Formats: sequence, C-alpha cells, structure tokens
Amino acid sequence: MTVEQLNDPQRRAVTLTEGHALVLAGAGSGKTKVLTTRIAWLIQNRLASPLSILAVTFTNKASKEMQSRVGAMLPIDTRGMWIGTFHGLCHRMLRAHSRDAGLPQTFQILDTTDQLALIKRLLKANGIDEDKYPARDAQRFINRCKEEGLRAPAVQVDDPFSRRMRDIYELYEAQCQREGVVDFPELLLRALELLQNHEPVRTHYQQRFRHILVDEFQDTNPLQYAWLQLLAGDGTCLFAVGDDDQSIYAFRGANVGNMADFERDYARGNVIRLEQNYRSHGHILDAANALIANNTGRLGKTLWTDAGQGELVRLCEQPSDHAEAQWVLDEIRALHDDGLSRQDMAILYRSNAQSRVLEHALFSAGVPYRVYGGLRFFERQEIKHALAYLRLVSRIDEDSAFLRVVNFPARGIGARSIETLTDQANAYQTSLAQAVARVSGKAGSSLAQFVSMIQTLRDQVLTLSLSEAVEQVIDTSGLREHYRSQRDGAERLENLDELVNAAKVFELEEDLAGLPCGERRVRAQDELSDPMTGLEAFLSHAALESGDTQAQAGQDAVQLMTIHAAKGLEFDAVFLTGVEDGLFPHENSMYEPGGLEEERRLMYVAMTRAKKRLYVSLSQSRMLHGQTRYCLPSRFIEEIPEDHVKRLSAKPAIDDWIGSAVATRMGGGYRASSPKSAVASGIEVGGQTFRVGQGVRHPRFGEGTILGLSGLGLDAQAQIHFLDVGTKTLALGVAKLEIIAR
DNA sequence: CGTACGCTTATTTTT
DNA sequence: TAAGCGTACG
Repeated sequence: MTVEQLNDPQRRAVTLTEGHALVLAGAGSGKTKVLTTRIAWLIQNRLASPLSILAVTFTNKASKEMQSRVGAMLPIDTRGMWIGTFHGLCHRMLRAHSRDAGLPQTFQILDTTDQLALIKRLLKANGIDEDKYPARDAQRFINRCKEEGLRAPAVQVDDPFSRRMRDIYELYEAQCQREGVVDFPELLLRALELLQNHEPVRTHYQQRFRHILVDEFQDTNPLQYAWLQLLAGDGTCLFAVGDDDQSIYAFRGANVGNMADFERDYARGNVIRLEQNYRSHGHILDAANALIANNTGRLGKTLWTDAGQGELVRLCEQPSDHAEAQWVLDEIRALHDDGLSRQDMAILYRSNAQSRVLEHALFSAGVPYRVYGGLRFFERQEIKHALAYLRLVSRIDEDSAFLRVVNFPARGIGARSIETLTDQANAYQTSLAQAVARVSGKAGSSLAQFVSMIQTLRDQVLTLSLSEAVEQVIDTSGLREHYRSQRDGAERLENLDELVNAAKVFELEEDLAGLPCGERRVRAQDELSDPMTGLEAFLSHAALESGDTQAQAGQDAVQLMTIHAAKGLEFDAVFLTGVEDGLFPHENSMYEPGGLEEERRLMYVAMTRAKKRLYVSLSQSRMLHGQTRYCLPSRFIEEIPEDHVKRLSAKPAIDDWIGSAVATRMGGGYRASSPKSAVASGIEVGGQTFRVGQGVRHPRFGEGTILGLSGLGLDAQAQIHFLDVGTKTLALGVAKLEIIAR
C-alpha cells in the first residue's frame, strides 16, 4: 500500500474511519487515486470486506478504471464487488429483485433513441398533435420528472401543456410496462422505489454496504442522491468526491446543490480539500483560478502547484475560422518538430460543428488526428437491427424491437399492415406479436410468418452458445444476405461479424463458455439473485455500454473533442479554439438561469486540461449556419489576468477589424467584402445610416454594437452584439433601433 | 417499397 | 452549410 506517498489531505481522506466525508477534489489533484487507495486501504486493514463496499461512478470508463486500479493494488477479483455506474448497479438490483420491482424477468433496456421512437409511436396511436406536443419535448419532460423522482400522478400541472405532457407520461409508462421495457432514468427510479417499498430488500443492502464511495458527486441528480441516501444504513459511511467548479452537466439534470446538501446533511465538519495540482504549470493554474473566482456560491478551493510557473497562456486572434485552423495546424507541426507526440496534443471546442474546419486543415496537411464522439458501436443501424432480433427472441412482446425489424430486411409488410396490426393491439391492449393472430388476409399471413420465424429462432438459439446464437440470428433473419447485396454493405457486414466477436468476448469475460445462452446462471455473491440468462446479460450489456467510440487507436494522432468530452483527461498541449462570445459562452446559455456560470466552469475545465502549454484562440469571423458571423472575443478572456498571458497576435483596436466585418450579399451566400469598401459603406434605412462598429439601442435587447451589415433597402439586416443577450440578426426595416453615441 | 426533394433546424451527453 | 425528417411520387 502506498499511503505514505500521498500528500496530507489525500492521506486524511484515504484513512478516514469516522463518519461521512466530502472530498473537494480540484482538477488534477489525485481524485481517482484517493478513491481507489481508500478502497484498497479499507480492505487491507480489514476495516471492510470487499463485499461490503459499493463504489459508484457515472461512466463505464471511470468504473473500469477504478476496478483495474483496485485490482492492481489487491490480490482479489474485483468483478464480484459492487463497483459500477449508477445505471449498472441499479440494473443489477432490478435483475436480482425483478419480481419485487414489478418487472418481468426478461425486461429490456431502452436507449434514448428507442425511447423517442416509442413516444412517437404513442403520440400517433393516441392521435396527439405532434406539432403541439413534440415527441422530443415529451421525452425531456418524462426524463426530467423521473430524475426528480416523480411519477405521473405526482407531477404538478398548472397549464394545459404540462397537463397534456403528464398524460403522455402516464400513457408512456403503461406502454413500457406492457412491453417490459425500462428506459435509463427508469432504472434509477425503479431501484429507488424497490428500496423504498420493500423493507427486507432495503435492510439487506443497508446492512451489507458499510462503505459507499461516490465519484464525481457534483454530477448527481436528485434521484441519484435519494438512492444513495436510502442505501446508506445506520452504520454506513458515505464518502463523496467531487468538484463543484467542474460541474458542467446541469443541462442534463445534475444538481450541484447536492454537494452543499451533502455537507450539511452528512459530512458536516468532514470536508477535505485536495488543492495541490499535479497536472498543470503555474501560469495555467493561476489563469484558471482567476477565471473561476468570478463564479458565485462556490464551496471554495484554490489550486496550487509546486511545478513552477512554466509558460504563459498563449492567446491568438485570427481573422477567420480557416485562418484559426491553419494557425493551429502550424503550431501543431512546430510542437511535433520539437519532439512532442501528437497524442499529447488536443484541440478542444465548445460544439461539435466546429471540428469541421479544423479537421479539414489537418486532413489536407496529412496530419493524423482522431475525433472523439459520434456513433458508437452498439448504436449502429445494423447492430441495432441484430439486437432487435435477439430482443424478440428474449421477449416477443417488445413492440419497439418488433417494429424495428418486422419489415427489415423487407418482407412485404408495409405501413398498411402495421397500421392494422397496431389498431388491433391497441383495441385489445396486447403486444403487436399477440395481435398478429387477429389480423386476417394476406397481411396476416406475412405477419404470422414473421412471428413464426422468431419462434423458430428462439427454439434453435436458446440451446446454442451466445456467440453461436448471434451468428444464427444474423443468418436466419436475412440481415447478412441483405447487407451482402447492398452496394455499400461491406462495412456493415464487418460490424455484424464484430458483434459475433463481441459476444465471444462477453462469453469469456462472464464465464459463459460452454453454457447455452438460454440457460440461467447465478452469481455466487448475490444471495438474493434471480438468475439471468446469458442472452439477457448480453442484451443488457449492449444497452448499458454503448461501446467505444474511438476507432483506429495506435496511430500517433492529434486528439479532437468537445470540452465536455475532455473532462477527466489531460494533455501536454491544449488548443482551446473558438473562444468567442456567443459561441463560448454559448448564446443559448444566456437564457438559462446559472447558464453563464456553467459556461465559465466549462472554460475552467478546458483550461485545466493543459499540463505544460495552453493556447486560447479565437476568430473574428466564423461560418455558422451557412452564414458568416462576426464575433467578439469571449468575455472569459478578459477574466484572465494579463500577467499570465502572452498575446501572439497584436490586440487589434476593435474598430479596426470591425470595419472589415461587413458582409455584402453575393449570389446565394454571404462574403466578407474588402475592408476598404466596407468601411466606406453604410446602409441607410428610414433616415438613419447604420455603420459597422456603431452603438445602437434596442427597446428589448438593450445596448449593442453593429458587427455586420447585409442586404439592401427593406432586406437590410444587421448583426448586432448585445451586451446582455448576445449576437442577434435583425431586420433594419423592422427593428426599432436608436443610434447611440459612444 | 424505395427514392427524391423540400423544409426545418442548428449546444454540451452519459447511461 | 448540411443533416435529418417527412411527404410525395414513380
């Protein structure tokens, strides 16, 4: 054990034996090290048995990391331990107590896409106007309610819209129950209710878990917090690690307030701050500290390092997004020539759309790069099709899966037949598969044929091993044949083979070798366990771990990703691009309460990814939504003290470059005209002459600066950067603008 | 049943 | 700009 190698606060956190604790762990302060060392320390000193520990994370990646680090410190098999994600652990509980949870033994998990499809189907079936009540809104409504722990009857409604939404929520729940499917937030809510409503189950787990450790506590939502509270019995020690300054997921329901609540309700005096940073050099850290100090209501924490000041933060301003990309490219080449590996360099951006220009520059120059994000393995169309067949084999009543593949590959079952079938199913409140018997005629016979194929498949498959079963399904369903005849089906075929391979790997990892996939198997550690079949286990695995997104590893490539995706990672050199007002902070964030502060935390996360060198870059113009947009530097840049910054491009007088920021309409698109003619130009509308750089006042938006002008006469538009609401494009003929002197 | 065209829209994302 | 979606047509 390496307790001696820890710094003071780290050691205090690891060896805490009394009460609950909140660890405020700054970026790069050894958070994962503390969590894993503590688990190992507790076990090694016989203060806890491996079975009495529950450690919970948000991502599969973090949970695997934790397992392997604990496994490396101790000679035990960590697989039996309750180390996992919130969703994974709740799923485990629900499988073990499916009857008490009110779920069928073979319940399946809906991912976000499946969920949306189900809602759309529901809206159609109930004749709900999708323009008035969009499926997306309903999905958000439902998930948000569940994250707050609310069932439909408990939802407060005071307007017709939310009343309708609540009705949809109710219909949705009934449909999920009929199909035996469970969406992501439902995994958590059901697990919570299981503990609430079943005293023996609750007591069992409360007595079992003596130590509950939570990673990234600042990202928990109210539901997750409630689950933790319920799971903690009298003698349980709750140990939460998090950083309120790195809370960047409020938009998906995370509640930073949980940290303050936890301090008040549990940790009380036991708050340990990890403030020594082992990642970044001084200037970078000081710059980040100064920035985040502008946020209010922080729990408070200042990072320091003994690594020395290092280099200044480099700030660069370029005239266009293309120029910015070119500059990043040049700088990357220079760094690489100086001996820095490409994989130690990252280009970060606020939104995915920004990667295009950057990729283009890197690609044209032949610089290897890797973009993170995008479609993951289990989300691919062909994989989802194959999985849908497997799900039908497991549960023929799952309408989502039924609809996905009933006519794929095409077997003459069109929209008409489906409509009749759906009507029957609705009328008798049965699943689609059950309704097949009620449909007569030609449509009925093709449908019957489909159902009988699934049943045959089921008989064959359940005696095979998992990977053999997957193989069989791909063949019998006609998927393989279909993609073989498709022009560009080669890659999809490869992916299907990869699915068979994934099943093989799963067999080995889960000790399923030689076991028919329809057989039930028991995990020794879970005494209350309902056994799960190999097939169910694999389907759950596919739903809960959507698979890695990163392809072709190995190559020394520059890493491109959003700032969100970079959380938890570190790089020698970081390029933080597009640091412009409206983009970062994003203009939409201005309308959300606390939005600006969340954006600032995002900036903080981005800056603290850099170890040795941090570049911050921005552009004066950018192609956005097919139009050139003119941008001002992000307000966050002003929050970084000058003495930590080195300007690579001269700070241009605003009026100077704003003068070049005039757009004239040319053909279909907009082009920036040459600075000279632009400065000379101005647009006269209604007796007022508007010029770029001018100050204006709008009755609703307040004061702003004209960034760009386009169009003529009645079509004339101005792009105006308002201090309070960001950049807007207004029609000069319509908007009531007053020119103000400044 | 599949394709083609036109309309709309446009953060961040894990499970 | 460009991607995704829904409708209309062959």
